Amino acid sequence: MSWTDERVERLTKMWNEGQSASQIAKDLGGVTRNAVIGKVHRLGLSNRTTGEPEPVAAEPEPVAAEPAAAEPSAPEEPVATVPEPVEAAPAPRRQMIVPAGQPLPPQPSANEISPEALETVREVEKNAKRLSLMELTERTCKWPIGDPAGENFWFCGLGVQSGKPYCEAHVGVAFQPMSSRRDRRR
DNA sequence: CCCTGATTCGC
DNA sequence: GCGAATCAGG
Repeated sequence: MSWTDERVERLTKMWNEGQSASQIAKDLGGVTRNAVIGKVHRLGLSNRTTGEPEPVAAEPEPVAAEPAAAEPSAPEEPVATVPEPVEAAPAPRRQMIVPAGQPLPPQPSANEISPEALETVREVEKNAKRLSLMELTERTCKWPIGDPAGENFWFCGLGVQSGKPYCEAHVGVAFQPMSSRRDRRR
């Protein structure tokens, strides 16, 4: 694959939209995220949303002559007066921890969960990996354990069941199809 | 472990 | 110019 105008265009657009290099790579196909990043750099759009001039303070590379002689010049040489305005809000990089509609589960409470499931869950929670929010990925169980308002709060973090947001045990209690539901024939 | 972008350097 | 390998960080 080569960087045709179309592909470069797509790359530029997606990059400016904040897409990650790997996402762009997947979208374009035929390239790896490294290729994308490399191209991004070569194009000079490593960062910035709207072409930020950002004067690269061309350091005139002072001719460090240093003639050792008494230089009668003013002692205060404001050369380092960088027009640094104010560190405005940086890049609005958005990283979705929890991709899409992967609703956090309702804590097992007054739900109709099979006793066995609750049992295994207890077991699982004992050796949960206690991951923090940042450590969650698409492959870690996102089942919350503890009180979100307290300090004793973490996520299960065990390996998930392909695709699902939770580990096997938690999937069991999260997605209770409608088996144990009492027959509508009440 | 999974991911992110940044850099380097042989091709 | 290209991108794999590597680095640095979360």
